[in-house]
Amino acid sequence: MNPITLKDIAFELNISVTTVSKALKGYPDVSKTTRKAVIDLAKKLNFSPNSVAVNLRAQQTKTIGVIIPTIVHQFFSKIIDGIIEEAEKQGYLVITLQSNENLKLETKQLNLLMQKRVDGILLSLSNETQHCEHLNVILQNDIPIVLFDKISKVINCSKVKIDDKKAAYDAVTFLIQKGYKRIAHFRGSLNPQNSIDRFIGYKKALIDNGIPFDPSLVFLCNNNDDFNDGYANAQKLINEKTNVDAIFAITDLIAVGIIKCLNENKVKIPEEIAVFGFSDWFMSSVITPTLSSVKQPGFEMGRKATEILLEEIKNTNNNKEYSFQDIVLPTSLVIRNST
Amino acid sequence: MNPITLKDIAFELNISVTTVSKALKGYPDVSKTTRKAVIDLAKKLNFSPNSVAVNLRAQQTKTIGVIIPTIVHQFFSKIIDGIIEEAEKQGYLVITLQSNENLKLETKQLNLLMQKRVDGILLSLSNETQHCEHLNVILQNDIPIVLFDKISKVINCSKVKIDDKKAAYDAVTFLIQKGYKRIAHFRGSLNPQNSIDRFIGYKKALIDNGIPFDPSLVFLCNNNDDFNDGYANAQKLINEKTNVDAIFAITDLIAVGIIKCLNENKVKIPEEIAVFGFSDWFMSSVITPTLSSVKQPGFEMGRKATEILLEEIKNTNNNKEYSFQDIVLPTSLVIRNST
DNA sequence: TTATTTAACGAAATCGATTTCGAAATTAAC
DNA sequence: GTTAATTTCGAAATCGATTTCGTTAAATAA
Repeated sequence: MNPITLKDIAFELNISVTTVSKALKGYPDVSKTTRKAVIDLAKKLNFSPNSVAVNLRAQQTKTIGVIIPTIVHQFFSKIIDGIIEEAEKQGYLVITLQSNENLKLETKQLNLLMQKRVDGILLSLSNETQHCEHLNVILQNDIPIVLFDKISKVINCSKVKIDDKKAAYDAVTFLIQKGYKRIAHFRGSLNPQNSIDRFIGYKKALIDNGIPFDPSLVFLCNNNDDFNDGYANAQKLINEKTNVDAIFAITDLIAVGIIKCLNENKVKIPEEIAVFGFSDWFMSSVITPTLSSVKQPGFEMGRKATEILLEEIKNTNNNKEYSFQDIVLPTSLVIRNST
Repeated sequence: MNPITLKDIAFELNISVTTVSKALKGYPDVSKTTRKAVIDLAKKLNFSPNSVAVNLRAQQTKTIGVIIPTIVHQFFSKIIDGIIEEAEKQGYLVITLQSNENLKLETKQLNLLMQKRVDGILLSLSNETQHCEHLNVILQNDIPIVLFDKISKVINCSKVKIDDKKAAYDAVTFLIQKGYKRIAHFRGSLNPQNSIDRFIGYKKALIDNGIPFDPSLVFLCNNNDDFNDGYANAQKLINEKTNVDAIFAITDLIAVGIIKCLNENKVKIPEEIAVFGFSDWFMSSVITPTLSSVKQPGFEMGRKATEILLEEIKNTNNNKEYSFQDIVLPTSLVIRNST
C-alpha cells in the first residue's frame, strides 16, 4: 500500500481534492461537517502530506546543508549537535557533508547541496581553501550562507566565530603571568585564518609583555589536528635544547602529542615545560597531567549559526533586506595541571 | 534571478519543454542540431534539474535518514563518517537526527524522516528502547530500515553489529590468561542488548576458565558513556576492599573514569588493578597508563549498513524479493599498558 | 506516383499539494 | 417576492521534470 494522498481521502468521501486540502489547512470555506469527516479520516489513515509535493509548490525544502572538514572531531561534532537541535526546533532537517580539508571536495559538496535545493548552507572552510570563488555560485543564486569557525574575511555573508587572536593572547598572557618566559608556539598550517590569528595573538601577547618574539620557537604542525605532528615537533624541540619553559599549542590534539612526548622523555610538566592547548576536548581533562586549554563554545556556535541562517532564509522568502551579522562568541581559559 | 528551468531553455530556443528534456536525457528522437543547442545553452546557463520536481515524479528522494543516540561520541561519529561516504558514493545524501537515548524522541525522529519521505532509514536504538512498536509504521510503509550497533532481536530487518558476547569473552579471557583472578565488571544500563551481551560474555569467560562468577563484583553504570559513573563506581569498589585485581569496563569512557579514580587513590595500574575498556577511543591511547580496549570498526559499520540499505532500496523499487542480512563485523583486542 | 518508413517534434498527462477564482446553493434583507 | 449577501464547493492552474502518444514532414520503397 502506497502512502495516502489527498486524492485517496477525496475519493473515499466523494468530495474534491480541493476541499480535502482546505479542510486540513483550516480554510473557512469548508462546512463543519465535511471538515470533521476529512480530519477524522485523515487521522484514521495516518495521512501526512507528501513533503516533496509540498516543497515543489512552496519552492523550499525545509532542509539546510552543512559542510565541515571532518565529523570525527569533538569540536565539530558539538557544532553539528547545536545545528541539528536549532534546525529541528524550527522545523528544518540537516544534511551533513564533509570536505576532508579539501577544496575540490568542498566545491563538489557545495554544488551537491545547491542541486538538492537546500534552503541555506552552513560552512566551515577547509584548511586548503584560500580563495572563495566557489562560493559565488551560491551567492548568485541567493542561497543564504553562514560561515562558522573557519571563516574567510573576503566573503560577504554572516559569520559566527570566536576571537582567535584574543583567545590566544589570553592564554599566552596567562602563561607569562605565571612566570614562564621562553614560550614556544606549535602553530597550525599556514593557510587557515584561525591558525594565523592564534599565531598573531601569541606574538602580540609576548610583545605586549616585553618578551621578544623568537621565530625559532615557532614550530609548524602541518595538520592542525594530528597528534603525531605534535609528538614529532615536541621531539624536535627537545633535541634542539631551546630552553623553552612553556608551549602554546594550536589545538588540544597537538598539545596531547606534546604531553605524550614530554612524558616519554621524562620532562616534567609543568615544572620544566608547561603546556597550553586549544579547544578543551574531553580528553584534556583526563590525561596526565590534565591539560589547560581554551574553551570554545561548540554547541552554541552551531546553534547560533543556524539561528542566523534560518533568519536569513525567512527574510529571503519575504524579500526583506537584511544586513549580515558578525557574531563573536566568548572563549574562556580552563586552567588545569599542565600549567 | 531564480534557478534556470527547462521552460527557460525552451523559451530561449523557441522549442518545447519536452524536446529540451529529451535532448538533455539523450532521447534518440531529437535532431543533432537541437540537441547541441540545448546542451550548450544548458551548460552556459548552468542548468541543473530541480531535484524536488525530479523527486516528485520519480517517487524517491535520494536521501536516507540516520538516527543515533548522540553524535558527540567518537564511535558514532565514525559510523556517521562511514554512512556519509558510502551514501554519497551512490548518489544519496544523509539526514542525521539524534534520539538522546530517549524513546519518545526516537519515535518523533522516525516520524519526521517518514514525513520527509526518505528512501530508507539507518537506526541505532536508544538505551531506553525496549519494545519496537514505533518501528511498525516504517515497516508497514515499506521503507527499508537497517539497524546497526544497538540492535533489537525482535525486529525483522537487516542488522549490522559486532559480537558483543564474543568481544567481551575475548577481553576477559585475555585478563585471565594474564593471571588476573578477581575480575570485576563495570556493566552498562540494564536495558540495551550490548550491555547485556557484554555482561554475558564476561560471565561466560569466567566460568569457562573455572573462575566462579561473583555478583558482588558487578558494578552498574547507569549511563554507559558517563565518565563520572565510572569514577564513582571505582571509588565504591576501592572503599569496599573487594580484592579485585582487574576491571572489565563496558566502555572506554567508563574505563577512563576508573583510571582517573585509581590514579587519584594511588592504586597502581596494572600492578594492583588492571583495566580493560571497550571501543578503543583515541583518548585511550594517550591517557596514563594507556588503556587496553576492544577495537570496534565504526567506519566500516556505517559503510556496510549503508551498503545494505541502498541495496534494499533498489530492490524495493524493482519489487524484488530480498532476504534480510545479519552482518557481524569482527572486533579485536588492543593491548596497552593498563593490563 | 503512391504507399510506407523514419525522423523530429510537441501536446498532454503525471507526480501530490496548494490556491485562486468562479459557480452554485442557501440564507438574509428589503 | 425579488435582490443581495453568505456558505460551500470544485475546476483549473501552478510548482518543474518526465514520458507516453500522436502528429507532421521528409525520406525511402514500391
